[in-house]
Parts: sequence; structure tokens; C-alpha cells
Amino acid sequence: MTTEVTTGPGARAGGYAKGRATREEILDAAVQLFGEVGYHTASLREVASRVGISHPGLLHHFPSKAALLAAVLERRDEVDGLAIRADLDAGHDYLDALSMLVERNASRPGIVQLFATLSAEATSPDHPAHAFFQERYRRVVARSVAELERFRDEGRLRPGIDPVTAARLTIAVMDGMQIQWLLAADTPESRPDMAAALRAQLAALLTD
Amino acid sequence: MTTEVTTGPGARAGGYAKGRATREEILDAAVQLFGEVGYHTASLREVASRVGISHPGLLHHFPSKAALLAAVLERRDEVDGLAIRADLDAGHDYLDALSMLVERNASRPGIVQLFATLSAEATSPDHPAHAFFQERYRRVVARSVAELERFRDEGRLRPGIDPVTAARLTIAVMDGMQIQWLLAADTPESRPDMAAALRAQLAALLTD
DNA sequence: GGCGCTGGTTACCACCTGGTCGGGATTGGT
DNA sequence: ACCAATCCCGACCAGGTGGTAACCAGCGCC
Repeated sequence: MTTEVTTGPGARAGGYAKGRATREEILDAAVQLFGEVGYHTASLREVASRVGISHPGLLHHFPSKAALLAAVLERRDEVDGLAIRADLDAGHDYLDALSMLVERNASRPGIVQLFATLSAEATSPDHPAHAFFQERYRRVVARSVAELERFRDEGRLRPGIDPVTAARLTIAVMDGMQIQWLLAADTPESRPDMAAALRAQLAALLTD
Repeated sequence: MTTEVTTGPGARAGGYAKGRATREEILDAAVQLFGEVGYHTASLREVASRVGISHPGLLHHFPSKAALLAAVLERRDEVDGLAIRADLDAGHDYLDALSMLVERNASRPGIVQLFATLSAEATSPDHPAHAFFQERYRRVVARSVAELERFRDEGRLRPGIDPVTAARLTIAVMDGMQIQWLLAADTPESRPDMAAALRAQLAALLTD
């Protein structure tokens, strides 16, 4: 179906205040459930039930399941993007901002699980979020590469490592650590610290 | 349901040659399909159809869907384990053996997708493969830690990096690169080399 | 040559899925 | 007070799900 990240009708601001509030509740519940069981397995009825409405009631706000998914992803990236920009404006490094993002994520297991599950699912070419994740990775890799090229030019990137590889490794670490972190949810004593791991990774890639 | 990795009745060797062959075909098809769409979404009918039998025919060999999943995971780890041991016996390093494993995986997208999708899915505590993946990560982390401790004792681990963190980062890189690799399946020119990435990661963690 | 186990089949079950339809409240501007 | 837009629901649909029951063909051992 390849329903792109076009915001479905009814998902934008507008309508009554009640409706807008319900839409937010739906998105929260959808993030939670998609994270718990994945997009395919999650049912509209379950999402609707968690919000306290019927499933046609949900479909009134989001015309299809794929549209709901698109809205969820869109909102998430929007929120994260704003937070990162705020950190940058506060004078932080881009890589520092990434660490901070990871640190924030450590307090939102639902969202972490959502993206871990979804990015793996969306690996299939016909997944509704396939194009979204392709574009997302393209963007974040490009951004990280640009940043690491600056580091290299300042001589702060460890010799023998090119910026592209360094960028991909860093992003891979973020994704991979999420799985280890999620799997160890019930054994806190052996649960890895995602942010610390990312900082260690950057320390291994940089010279200072 | 937490169907552990107990081999279901009928999944072990035995019966007629025809039956054993069919079981292998089923496992191959299941690996493929689970990889394509995930465990939850995959249907027994689809797996059966790819083997050319009916879906109760499949259930004759594997008494439930979870049992089929268990058999798939079990066989995969068995095969990989043997290959790694062979590489070790050939005089290779454990970390080199990991690179070789990754290199082999690069020619089996179905299996890569299977484990990427499944390890994310199995993050949920009530997923049939949850315990399997917990144990799997515990095992491979422990193994890598032991190896990296030897490196540290030989002074080949970069100072400031402890073996546990290094092990987790390495495994995270393997998992994370899989997603980037799978997502770039249709853009070969920008597709990362998983094995090269792993080697670069190890180069960043070690001193030689 | 009979006989039990193996490898399937067709038919069926209860249940869940996303989505549609028509109607009935509620809301808020005029 | 009116009226249209918005919000939401119950009922329904076709289709897919894992699993079961009953049955039958053929293989191979006694």
C-alpha cells in the first residue's frame, strides 16, 4: 500500500477541542500498543479500547490503520526534532544532542520499543512505513556524516575511520543497544545504559 | 504462551525420509516468510502453501505455530554454531569468526531479516521467542566479554574501554547494521557492507 | 499379507481483522 | 433557537487466523 507520511484528513489541528484531545489520546495509545506488539499485530479495536471509544470512532479520526501509523511516526519525529534543536540552540554538540536523546528515550520504553519493532518490520519493501524509515535513515546518516566530517577536519576523528562508516556505526549502536536494553527490562542489574554506551562508542571513534 | 525452545514432537529426526525432507522444506519456507513479514503476521497457510501442502499438513509436523518458530530458531543457531566452531578450529579468532558469520549472512537476506524482525518482536515479554532471545543475548555477550577480556589482558583493548561495554557495542553494531543493510536493499550503491563495518568497529575498539 | 505408523487431505470451528454504513448525540457559531 | 459540522456508536461485512476432527493413502516391518 505504501501509504506515505501524508497526514490523513482529520489528523491535523481543527475541529472541536474534544476531538483534538481524543486524537492525542489515540496517538499516545497507538505509540504504546504499536511498541508492545508491532504494527501488524496491533488492532484498531485494542487502540480504541484503551482510549475508551469504539473502533469506528477511532477510524473517524484516522481514516485507516496506515494513516494512524503515519501520524504516530510523524508526531514522534516532530517532537524529537524540536528537542534536538533546543539542545543545539543551548550550545550543545550534535553528538551530545544524540546522547541526550538516547537518555530521554531511556525513560520512554514504549517509544523505544515502537521504533525498534517498527524499523525492523518496515524493512519489508511493502510495509506502510518502509519509505518513511528509508528516508529517516538517509536523513540521520547524512546529518551525522556532515558532523563527523567537521570532526575529521579538526583532526578529532580517529585516523583510519571515515566519517560515513563512523556515522553508520554510531547509528547502529543506538539501534542495537535498544534491543539489548529492551530485552533486559526484567533484569535491571544487567541492563545496559544506552546513553553511556553511545558515549563510549563516540569515545572509541574520536580522539578526545 | 512462552513456548520455550522445547523441540515439539515430530520435529526431531525420525519417521520416513519423505517426512524429514518435508520438515526441512517447511523450515526453509518458515525462515523465509518469518523474515519477510515477522512471526505474528506470517500465516501457517502461507508457509504450507510455499511447501505445496495444506496447513493441517504442516501442523502434522509442527504441532503449533510457536513450535514451528522454536524449531526455526533452534536450527539456525545450530547451523551458525557449527560454522563458527569450524572457523575457530581453522585457527581463526573468535572476533574474526564473527566477521565471517556476518559475511555469510550478507548472502542470506531472509535469515538476516528473520532475526532482525524477530529480535525486535521478541522484545515483548509475552512473545513466544522472548526467553529464547534473552538467553541468546546473554550467551553471546558472555562469550564476547570473555574474548575481549583476553584482549585487554594482552593490552590490545583500547584503554578506557571495558570488555563488557566493548562486547555490547560490538553486538549492537551487528544488529544495527542489519537494519541499515536491509533498508538499503533497493539502493545497492548506498548499501553498507556489514562485515566491513564490523571490522571497522573492532578496529576502533582495539589497538592493532 | 495383514497391520500400524506416517504423511497428508477436506471440512469445519470460533475468533479476530480492517473497513463501511447509517444514524444519533454533542458542539459551537450565528 | 437554529443548523451544520463534528464526534462517535452499533451492526454488519468479507476475509483471514490458528487449531481440530475425521478420514484416507501408502510405506515398511512382522
